[in-house]
Amino acid sequence: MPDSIRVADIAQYEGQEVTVKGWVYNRTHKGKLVFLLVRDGSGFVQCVAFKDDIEESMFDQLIRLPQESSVVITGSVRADKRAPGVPGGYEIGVKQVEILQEAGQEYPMSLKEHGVDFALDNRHLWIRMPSQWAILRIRATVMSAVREWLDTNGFIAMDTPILTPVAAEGTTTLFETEYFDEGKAYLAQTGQLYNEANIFAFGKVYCFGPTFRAEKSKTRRHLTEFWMVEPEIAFCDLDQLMEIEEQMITHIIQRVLKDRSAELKSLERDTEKLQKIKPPFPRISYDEAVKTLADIREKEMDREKKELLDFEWGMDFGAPHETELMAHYDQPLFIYGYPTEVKAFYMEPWPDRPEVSKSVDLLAPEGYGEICGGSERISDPDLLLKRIHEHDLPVEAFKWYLELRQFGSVTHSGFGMGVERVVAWICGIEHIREAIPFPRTIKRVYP
RNA sequence: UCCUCGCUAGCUCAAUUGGCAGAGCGAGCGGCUGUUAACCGCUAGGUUCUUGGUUCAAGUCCAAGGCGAGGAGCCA
Repeated sequence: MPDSIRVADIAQYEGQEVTVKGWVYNRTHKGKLVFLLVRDGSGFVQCVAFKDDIEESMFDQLIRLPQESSVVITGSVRADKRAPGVPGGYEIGVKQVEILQEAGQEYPMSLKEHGVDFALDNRHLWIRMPSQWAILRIRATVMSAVREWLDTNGFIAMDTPILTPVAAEGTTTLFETEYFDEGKAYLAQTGQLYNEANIFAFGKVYCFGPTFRAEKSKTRRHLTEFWMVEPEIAFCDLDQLMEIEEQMITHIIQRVLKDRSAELKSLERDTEKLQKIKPPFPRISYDEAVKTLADIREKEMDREKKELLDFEWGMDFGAPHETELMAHYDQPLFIYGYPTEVKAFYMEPWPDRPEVSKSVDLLAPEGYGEICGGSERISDPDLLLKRIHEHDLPVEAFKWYLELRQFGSVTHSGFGMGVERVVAWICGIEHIREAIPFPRTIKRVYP
């Protein structure tokens, strides 16, 4: 028997005496009884102390014990439908409390609502709150599910460098740093090019780590530092890529539903919408999406909204377009075959339609937008060189990348999935800054 | 870079046409045997983001600046 139990496992200990080590999340007292809501990292449990059951001096201490004090509580577990908490439904009848530290009285994160700025300034404390705790536990499960699915489906984890000499898509949106006598280095915005080298050694690979974008994007869907998993597969075309994406996403959803139902419930997430997610996901071409948008726009009576939906073939979709398109789907939606011009230089052109690329975005339902972006890569060395010239990229820096196409070039594809966007969708939260422990945005590098 | 909005007690917010600076939570004290962000009573708590201007009078109107949020563009 361990010296203490985890709150998450409390149901196993009904009727037994247990010890819990944790922190006082909330305290309320009612004359001769006091309720302590205690969190231990694995969950939240209500502890009830009656004045007659414990020493009087201890009871007097408990009724004024500040929020966040660290405690070791011993008592007996009983089922009680009234007991709040995560998972909830059980409480501890307190027999003994050891106060490790009485917290200071100036704890800033009171239980009432807080503004965005204040909450973010106190992110180091905010993560203790049930909502943030639940989101970040789900994030951990999402990341675990990603690795689990890839590892059991023949993918090899192959880490790509974070310090890189050149950008895959130009250097304007990269964080720059001095690199000894070698000139500038940049924080990676993707591991894709290195992944492409890796597939010729390992077949199916993925990298999974932080990526950095110095874009001045100030929206609820953007961070300057975010986590991305990027699978890359040899002998794989665009159709096969979409199958991989939908299988992986479905596995993630299933894992979270199975292992984090208490957290989803505490976030009041409508899990029925998640339970519905099943492959195959609907697939439409960019051309079809443009046509659908035109129809929607035609029927729209509101002039302002109509203007917002203005669109011509060749443009990339904005947020209003994505929202309108997704209004008709309760599954994630693949949109494939974007115009070559709006996409990156390395994408394979559509056979007999060079103005279209073999690219695909995956849009999440409920307005969460693009969660995956991928494509079939150019396998012809001459075409790739031509594209590098057209995009004014430094050929010398891409020498090794071009060589990949000279020694056993094959059809290959890959995609990137933004972890925080997926977590935000699964949790049903407004902003992706809550989907990472310490968010980095254009206006914030503290704490 | 552009557009829109905001800044008042530790926190979340109110303050009518320009006319005495307010509430809830949090903190302190007291009460209560089933609370769920408990409740009830009392107490303390203010450079209204900054600077300048208009006015008998500015939280409120004007100008400049600062900080933040949402969105556009760009993207996962």
